[in-house]
Formats: sequence, structure tokens, C-alpha cells
Amino acid sequence: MHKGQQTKTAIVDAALGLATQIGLEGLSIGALAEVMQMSKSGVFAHFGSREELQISVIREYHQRFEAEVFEPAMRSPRGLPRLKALFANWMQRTSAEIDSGCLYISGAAEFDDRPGPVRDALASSVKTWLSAVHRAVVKAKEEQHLSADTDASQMSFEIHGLILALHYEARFLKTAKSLHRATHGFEQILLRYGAKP
Amino acid sequence: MHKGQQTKTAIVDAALGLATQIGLEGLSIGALAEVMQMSKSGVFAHFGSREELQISVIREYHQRFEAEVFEPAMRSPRGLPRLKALFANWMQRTSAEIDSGCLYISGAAEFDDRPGPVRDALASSVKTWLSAVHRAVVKAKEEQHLSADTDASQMSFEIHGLILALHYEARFLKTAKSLHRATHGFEQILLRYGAKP
DNA sequence: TGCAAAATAGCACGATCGTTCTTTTTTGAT
DNA sequence: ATCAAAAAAGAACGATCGTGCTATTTTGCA
Repeated sequence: MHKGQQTKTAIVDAALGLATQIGLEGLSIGALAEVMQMSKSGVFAHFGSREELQISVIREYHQRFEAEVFEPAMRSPRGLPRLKALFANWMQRTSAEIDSGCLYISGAAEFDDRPGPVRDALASSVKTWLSAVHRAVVKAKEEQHLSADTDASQMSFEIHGLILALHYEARFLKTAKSLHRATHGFEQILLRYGAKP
Repeated sequence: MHKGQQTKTAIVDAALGLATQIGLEGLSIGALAEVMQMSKSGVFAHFGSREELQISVIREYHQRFEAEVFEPAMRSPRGLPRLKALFANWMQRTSAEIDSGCLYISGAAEFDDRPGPVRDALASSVKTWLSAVHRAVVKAKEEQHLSADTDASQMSFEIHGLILALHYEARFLKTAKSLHRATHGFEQILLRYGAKP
């Protein structure tokens, strides 16, 4: 591996740290160079544009998200156990992000009407993840772990809402017991869609 | 009313329009001056600082939110009807904000770890609103429109999640049927907490 | 150990930012 | 109509932004 690649990896790592705290829009090459103890142009040269830097950060986040949330859950048996594992991992990561910030949430707010490749990369990553959740619900239904009239899209939507409320209330409002609220909400959803307890 | 006050009102109005689109952080005095066809210093003089401008925008948003969502719902009879009216108005406004943007959501993402008076103003407004929702749930329970073991905080949390998911999926992901998902989710929540249909 | 290539630094650019200070214009009460 | 006060404009400031261009340093293969 060439030196350049190592450096680029280190830069993206630092950039991800900055972006989760201050947002993708707040991420500046100057500040990043200072953190890296490099020159602005030295950092810049690895990406060619700020947009490309932002996209690299999104890709890195996506990769970590998959490794931390998606992949471990795939080792649970198909159906309800896997769906539970997905949610548990998702919630655990969201909890950790109460301190660090979640790029999928802050990014959505920043780019929700700013068309372009950054928004596209962000939306694509999020959609990949949400459709994985949706797929897990469908599988759980197929395995008859959920009632036959389960609306998978509806259930996914409600689960997504719990995660968003957890992030909002815990990170921004610092409301206590938010974690418990999300956990309990998920259990209620499972019951409503016919999961046996 | 003096000229200065009229102008300030007009500026705050324009600023709110800008802020809901590009965020409170993206709101710049230069861009605002251009929209207003005024000089930068002319705009600036009304506020004395950018922070004060941002806070003025938040206050205006708060006022409109109350007038549009809270106050009309207060004319519904106490208890379940009022809770339903609150949610209906909230959702209607959120739907409108799929085009314009919601300051309470974008602002939370921007200021979730940026302490200061702007964050304080934002959090204070949001808490005022969320506690109004919570109060409505408590009243509905007192009126025995909801089952006696209703956890009002839990129910409020879940309702908040529906709104957040609606905003996220409709505005950022442009997912179809999000409005229906939120509506249906609310009905399910009502059923689960023992409301008679 | 040389030497081309890759990586990084240095410097400058135009633009925009929030803010301050001074000057001009406009207002509204006498 | 007069005139002080209020409102708006104008110009400049230091800072920071992304980016381009040109050196300089560092790397890794021959």
C-alpha cells in the first residue's frame, strides 16, 4: 500500500470525526488540515474537490454502519431473531451517536433540498439500509414470525420513527429514558404485528 | 408603528424563509440583504449580531407554529378530540414543510452539540411544544378516553417518532405514501392505548 | 544509489463571511 | 417647514472559504 493511500485513509477518518460533530456542510478543508497537521493543499490534493471529500466521508460512514449494524445481525437466524438483532444493533449505534452524531440524520437535514452528488450519495446509503430493514421484516413475515397481514412498509416506517425520536430527544433535548422509550416502543410494535413474546 | 419595526418584521419574515430552506447556519446576512434589496449593514443594524437574528427567526417560527398547530386545536373539546386535533394539525404542518423545511428538525441537527443562546432558544421552543402534546395525552387519560395504564411519556415519544419519520422519509427520501404511514401509525397508537375507534 | 513519480507544501486568487465605523438619507413630531 | 432622531447605506477590516498553480520534499522501484 502506497503512502498516499494510508494518508487518505487517515484524512477520511479525521474528516468523518469532524463531520459527525459539525455536519457535512461545516466540514472545511482548512480545519481538517489543522487536525491532520498538514497543509490545506496537501489535504485537498487527495480529493480534488470538497464535494469529493464529503462523498468519501459518506462512503466511509456507510461502510462502518454496515460492519457494525448490518453484518453482525446477519449472523442471527433469519426471521424475527434477525430483525431483533438489526434493531438492537441500530439502537446501540444510535446511542453511541448521541455523543458523536449521526451522519444519516444530520446529513438528511442539511441536504434535504440541496440537489447534487452529495445528496445522492447520502440518500443512496440510507435507502440501502432502510431496504435491508424492510427485507428483514418481509422475511420475518415469510417465516410466520409475524402475522400474515403485516404491512412491512408500515412496520419499517414505525421502527424508523423510533430511532429518529431516540436520536432527537436524547441528543438534542437530552431527555432521560429515551433509550428505554425506543426499546419499549419496539417491543410494542412487535406485539402489534403478532410476534410471540 | 415606526418604519423600523415594519422593516424588521419584513426582514425576519424573509430570514425565516431562507432559514427553513438552507438552515439556520446557512442563513447569511449578505444573502438576506440581497433578498430584501437592502445593504448588509442596514439589515445587520436591526439585530446587532447574527445570533440575535437567528434567535429572532426561531421566535417567529415558534409563534407561527403555535398559531397554526396549537391554538386551533385548543378549540376542540378536551381529551381525545383535542389530542387528535393536535396531531392532525401537526401532521398537516409537517406536510407543508416537506417543501419548505422544518426549523425544529433542521435546527436540532445543526445545534445538537453547539451550545449557546441559539440552541437554548430552539430547545426551549421545542420543549414547550412537546410538553403541550404530553399534556394533551395526560388530559385524554384523565377523561378516560385512553386506558388507565397509559404511559403518557411513552405515547408522546411514539407520536413524535411518527412525525420525524414522516419528515425524513417524505422530505429527504421522497418516499411515497409517507403521509399515510404517519396517519395509520397514529391510529394504531390510539388503538393500542385504548382509544375507542 | 539514482531518478522518475508521487505526495506534500507554499503561496496567491477571488469570494464571502460577520462586524465596525462613518456618512447619508429618511422619518415623524413639533 | 424645521430639525433632532432613526434608519439605511457605504466602505473597509480581518478571517476563512474552496481552489489553482508552482515548488519542494518524499517515496519506491530500477
